[in-house]
Amino acid sequence: MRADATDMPEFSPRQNAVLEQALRLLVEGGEKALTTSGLARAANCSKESLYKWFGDREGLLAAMIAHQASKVRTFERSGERLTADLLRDHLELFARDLLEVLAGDVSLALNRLAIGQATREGSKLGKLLLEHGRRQIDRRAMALIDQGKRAGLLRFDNADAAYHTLYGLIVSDLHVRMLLGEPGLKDNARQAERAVASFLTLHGTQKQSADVLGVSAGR
Amino acid sequence: MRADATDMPEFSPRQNAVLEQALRLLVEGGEKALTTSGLARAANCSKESLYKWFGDREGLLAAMIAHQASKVRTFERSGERLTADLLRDHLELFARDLLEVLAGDVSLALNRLAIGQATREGSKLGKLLLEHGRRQIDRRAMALIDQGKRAGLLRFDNADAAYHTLYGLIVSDLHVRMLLGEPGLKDNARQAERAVASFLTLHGTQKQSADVLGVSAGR
DNA sequence: CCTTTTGCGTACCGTACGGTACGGTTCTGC
DNA sequence: GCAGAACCGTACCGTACGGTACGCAAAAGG
Repeated sequence: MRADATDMPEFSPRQNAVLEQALRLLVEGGEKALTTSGLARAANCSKESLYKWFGDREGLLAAMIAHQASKVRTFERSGERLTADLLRDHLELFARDLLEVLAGDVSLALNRLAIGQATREGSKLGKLLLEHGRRQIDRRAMALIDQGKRAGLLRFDNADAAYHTLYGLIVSDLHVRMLLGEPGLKDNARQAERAVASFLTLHGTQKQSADVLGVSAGR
Repeated sequence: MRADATDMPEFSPRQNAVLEQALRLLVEGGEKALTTSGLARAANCSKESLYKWFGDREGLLAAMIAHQASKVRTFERSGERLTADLLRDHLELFARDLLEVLAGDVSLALNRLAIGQATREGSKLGKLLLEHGRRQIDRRAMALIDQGKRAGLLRFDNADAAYHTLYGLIVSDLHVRMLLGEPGLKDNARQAERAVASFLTLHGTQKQSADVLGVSAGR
């Protein structure tokens, strides 16, 4: 879904280039590397222009989040008749995409930035990040499991709870670990398989083979 | 397990009081509120003493993590014969404790601090936080599910994978959301129940009633 | 062709930080 | 009771940040 040009200001190509440099600096050196002087130098623009375009530093950070979110568009692939195998495939694709997004350099850097700013009373940046970065992926997953339920392939009372279960099975504590600087998984696909298998065991309507779950061998 | 006095320096009462003030400042105002001058003022000590005791700012942060970890000791309650109900109770208690710890002000503030410092190449603080803060709780859970397996109440091939499943079911994306400034759960106990019920459905050897899972109603 | 706007580069300002130095005071060991 | 260490309060230093001001080049527009 394309953002409405009215409520969500898009930026000029020049400004987008500057925001791209800002993201690069942030990814490479963390928050302390993202200074107005440094950005002006890296992007070949003046500090005055930065303040004219983005207001202040927080405005710049918000613009960076909006810019990054505008790049990650998720396609709504709906309509086709769901089978059990198809549902599993789509769930695994979602899981792999989710893991890949969360492990991305820019995603990690922006999350670190927003978390570093946050306090007990909440954070403007945190809200922005959750809304812009998460809504897309949440919608995709919710649409998928809702479709699965309508097709009689999934059963649950609360779609939100079911989605959170799926999310937890996929991500576990991996996101926080990566935010803290640990390396990601060696094999996202395997983790995706295991998570979806578990999810289908919990909320699927058909018997699961469970061989990927590692519980069939008995020992 | 008490830390060995040789490799892990404990601090004097005076230093612990200073570290306590440092944690208070960090919790109340985030990283930017934790300045050497501010801490010296709040703790009625001199900046010179701070540098003498902790070396530099990073040393202070590390000391804060060690200090906080030394307060959260988990008791190893082992030995008793496990039944299915007892296992479920212990798992739910673990889940509630985990949620409570993660939602704690000090835990959130320290995680925000370490994450804010982290870069792509990793973070000294992040490593410290994972080792000190996580090892305790990990050991407790691993011991518990291992005991459950030996008692024939749980089945899994990989204890680590099973634990990560349990962790994901309990926490989902709640930790990151709280780190970003969102409020916690209204009812940790209910979440703990649901997570443990799911976990037992996946890895338990007995049929689960599943009424708390919200999948029995059929609709 | 001339004017107006836009934006670059640089210099500048106030502030606040991490870290150090020093004089005076309290605590400690003998 | 006294010498020495530990420590407090404060002043100080260099630096680097966010944000502003200005001079000048280049593009836009009529």
